[in-house]
Amino acid sequence: MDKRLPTRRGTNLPRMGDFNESVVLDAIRRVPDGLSRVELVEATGLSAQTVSNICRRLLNTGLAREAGTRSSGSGKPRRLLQVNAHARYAVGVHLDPAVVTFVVLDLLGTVVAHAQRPTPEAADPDHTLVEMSESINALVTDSGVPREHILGLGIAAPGPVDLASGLVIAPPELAGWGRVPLRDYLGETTGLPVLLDKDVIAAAVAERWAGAAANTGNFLFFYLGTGSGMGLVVDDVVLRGLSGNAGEVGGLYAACTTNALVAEAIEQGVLGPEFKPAGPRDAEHSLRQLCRRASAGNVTAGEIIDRWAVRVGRGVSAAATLVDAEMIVFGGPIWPLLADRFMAIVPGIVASSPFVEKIHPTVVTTTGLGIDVGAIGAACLVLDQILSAQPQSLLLG
Amino acid sequence: MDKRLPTRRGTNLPRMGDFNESVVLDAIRRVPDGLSRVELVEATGLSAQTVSNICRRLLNTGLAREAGTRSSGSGKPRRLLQVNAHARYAVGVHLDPAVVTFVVLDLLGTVVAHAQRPTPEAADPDHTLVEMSESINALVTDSGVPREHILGLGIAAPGPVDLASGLVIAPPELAGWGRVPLRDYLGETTGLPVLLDKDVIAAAVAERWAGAAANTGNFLFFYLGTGSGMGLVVDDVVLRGLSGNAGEVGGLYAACTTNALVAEAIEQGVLGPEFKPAGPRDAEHSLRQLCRRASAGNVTAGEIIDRWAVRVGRGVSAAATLVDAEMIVFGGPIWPLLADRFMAIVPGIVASSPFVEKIHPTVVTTTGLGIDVGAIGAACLVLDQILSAQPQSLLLG
DNA sequence: ACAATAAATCAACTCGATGGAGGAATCGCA
DNA sequence: TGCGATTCCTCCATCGAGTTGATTTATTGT
Repeated sequence: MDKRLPTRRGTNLPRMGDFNESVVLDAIRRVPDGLSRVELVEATGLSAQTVSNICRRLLNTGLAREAGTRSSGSGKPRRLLQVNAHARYAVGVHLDPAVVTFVVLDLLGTVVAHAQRPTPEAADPDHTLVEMSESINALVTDSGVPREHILGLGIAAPGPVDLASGLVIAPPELAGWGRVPLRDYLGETTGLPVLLDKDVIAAAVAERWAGAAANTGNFLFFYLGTGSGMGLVVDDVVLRGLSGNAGEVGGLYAACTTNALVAEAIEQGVLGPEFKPAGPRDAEHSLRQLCRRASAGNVTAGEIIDRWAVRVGRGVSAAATLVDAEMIVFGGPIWPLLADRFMAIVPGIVASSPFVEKIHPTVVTTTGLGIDVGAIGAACLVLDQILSAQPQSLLLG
Repeated sequence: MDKRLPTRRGTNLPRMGDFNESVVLDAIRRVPDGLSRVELVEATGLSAQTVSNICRRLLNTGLAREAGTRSSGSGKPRRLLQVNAHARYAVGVHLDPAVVTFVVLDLLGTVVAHAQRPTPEAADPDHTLVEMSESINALVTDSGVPREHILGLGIAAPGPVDLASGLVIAPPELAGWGRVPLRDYLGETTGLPVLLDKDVIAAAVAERWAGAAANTGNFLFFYLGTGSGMGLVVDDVVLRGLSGNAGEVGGLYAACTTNALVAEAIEQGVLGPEFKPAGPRDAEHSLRQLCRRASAGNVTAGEIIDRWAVRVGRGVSAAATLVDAEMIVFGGPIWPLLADRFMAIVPGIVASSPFVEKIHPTVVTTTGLGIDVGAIGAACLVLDQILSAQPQSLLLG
C-alpha cells in the first residue's frame, strides 16, 4: 500500500547531526595514525567549533579515543583522534553455492572472528536458513563480542535478489531455491538489523571500505566465484539498480561460467570425464585441477584459461569505459587460481582500449582482502550504511 | 594545490534549508495540477510546520503560486500550490559537430526561446566560441527574459570532456579542437554560472527532468547523433564517472558511427560515391538518404540499418542488465530517421535477454523531447543542479 | 621569563525543524 | 438555519544543530 509519490524526501536536524558525525568518523578511520581537529576542519569543511563538538560526542560514546599529540612547528600541538576499533562490530555472512562464510569485523574492518561451513547440498532452503542462523549466533557468542555492540548483520547472496523485499530469487547455482526471504528470516532469528545485497556488490563495498579501492570513488570490482559478476562504484555511490541486481554480466555469462570452462576442458581432453562436475563444489575442484595442469605446462589448459582472460578483459574494459572508472579490481574465491595468467593478459587489453589511451589510465589490480571478500563485504554493508557518510542517509525514511 | 584529504564533506543548516526547499519545489513541479501542503507532508516526510514555512518562502520569492483549492470530503479544503513557471529560466547550448542549438527553458522545462546555427567548419575553436557567446547573449536579449531571472547556462558538448577543468578534449568530430576551455570562456563572456557535461549525459538529464523517464530513477538513454553514446541514471543519480565521460560505448563505437554506416552503404552500392561525407553535416545527409532508400524498399539499405539496430540492441541490452535499468530511452538528432526500424527490432532483443526475462521487464521507448534533446538537456543541467533535490548539494563545497 | 603562535574551547547567537494549541473553512446532519 | 465534526493550516514556544568571535591552553623561540 505504498501510494507515496515518487518524490525525493526531505531531511532534518537529527539526520544532519548524525551525518556530520559519520563524516568525521569516516575521516579519522582512513588515517591509521589519527587526525587532529584542525585537520578535520580542513577535510570536512565544517567549522572548528562543530568539529570540536562532534569529537567530544565521539569520545564520550567511545567510538574514538585520543592518540597522543603531534607538533606542527610552534604553537599548541595538535591532539590526535583515532577510531576505537573495538567500540562496535558488524557480522557478515556470505552464502556461496559451495560454502557459507561467517565473519565478525571491528570498526576498522579487521576480521575478529571467522567461521565456514559447506553449503548443504540438499535442495532445501529451510534447512540452510536454520543452519545459517545457528552458525551466526554461535559465532557471535564465541567471539566474545557484547551483543549490544554489534551494529547489524550483512548478507551477501548469489543473485538475483530483490532488495525491496529482501528475497533471493532462484539463484541458478542453488537448486530448489525459489523466492527465499533470507533477510527477514535471519533478522528474526538473530535479532539483528539486517542488510542484504548481491555478493559481488558486497565485495565491492568491502574493497571500498578497507581494500584496494579505499582511495577511489570510481571503480569496478570483478568477482570470480562459482558465478562471476561486477560490483560498480561510480562517483562514490555503490550502484544497485532497480532491484539490486546491477553488475550482472549478461554477455559474458553463458560463455564464462566455471561449468562452461570445465566442460570445454573435458571436451578437449585436458581433464578426464571423471571431472564432470555434479555440483558447485565439484566445479571448483575441477577448475582447480585445470589450473594446476596449466601451471604444469599443459598448453591446451593454458589456452583455455587465456581465452577466458581475454573475454573477461574485453568485458571489464568495456564496462570500465561505460562508467568511466579509475580502477579495476579482481577478486573472489577462485581468483587466486587465475591471478597469474589473468594479470598477464587483462592489463594489456585494458591499457590498449581507445578510451583508456585517450582519456585517463585505468589501474588493474588484485583484491587486498583474499577469498573471504564476500563475507567481509557483507559485514561492510553494515559499517558502510551506519558509519560511512552516505548522503542517502540524510533523507527521511 | 588541492591537498585536501579525499573525505566526504559535512553539511550545515543553510544547506539543509535549501535542500528541503528544493525537495518541495521538485514535488510540486511533478504534478501539473498542483499539490497541497498535506500532500507535500506525505510526499517529503517533513513535518506540517516545515512544509508550511517552506511554502511561504516559495510564495514570497515567487517560485510558487496558489492554484485554487480542492476538497477532500469534509473539512477545510486543501489549497494547492503550483510552480510559477516563469519565475526563473535556464539557458542551454548544444555544441554538435554539425549544428549549434540554443534554448531558453522556463522552470517547467518548456522551451521559451530557440535558435540554431550551423557549426563553423573552420578548424578554429576560438571563432566558434566567439560566435557561441554572441548567440547566447542575443538569444537572451531577444527572449525578453530579465537577466537576473536566469539561473545559469548549461553546455552539452561532444565527448570527451574533462569536468574538473571544464575542458572539451579533442572531440573526434571537431577537427582542430584540442583542449578547449569551453566552460570558463562562456562563463566569462556571458556572465552566467556555467555547467558543462557531455551531450549524451545532458540528454539523459533532460529525459529525467521532463521527458520519458520523469517517473523512473533507473534508466539508460541511448543517443544517436553524429556520434552515439549512453547516458546512465542509476538509483536516481546521473552517472558521470571520474572525468565525466561515463556512457562511452567502447565496443560499439568503431562499428557504429554514422560514417561507418555510410561507408558500408557506398561499398555495397546503395549510395553512390558522391555521398562520401567530407564533414559531419555530409555524413548526416548521406545517412538520411540511406534511410530514405530503405523506406522506399531498398532491401540492402534496410539490411544495413537492421544490422545496426541489432548491434545497438545487444549493446543497450547488456548495459541495461549491467546497471539493472527499468527503462531504455532512445533519442538524438538522427533518431527520427531510424525510429521505425529500430523499434521493430530492439524491444525484442531486450525482452529476450535472460536477465530481463528472469528479473523484471525493461521498457524500450522513444524520447518525448525531439531532436533538441541535447540543448534542452544542457539547460536542464542548470535546473537539475539548482532546483532538483540532489543529496550532493547538501555537501559543503 | 616573555612574546609569538597555534589549537581547542566557551559563550552567545542564528536559523531551520518540531510539537502542540488554536484559528479557519467546509461538510454533514438535525 | 444552526452546530458539531472534520480537515487544513498557522501561530507560538522550544529544541538542537552549526556558526562567529572572544578566551583559554600549550608549546616554540628569543
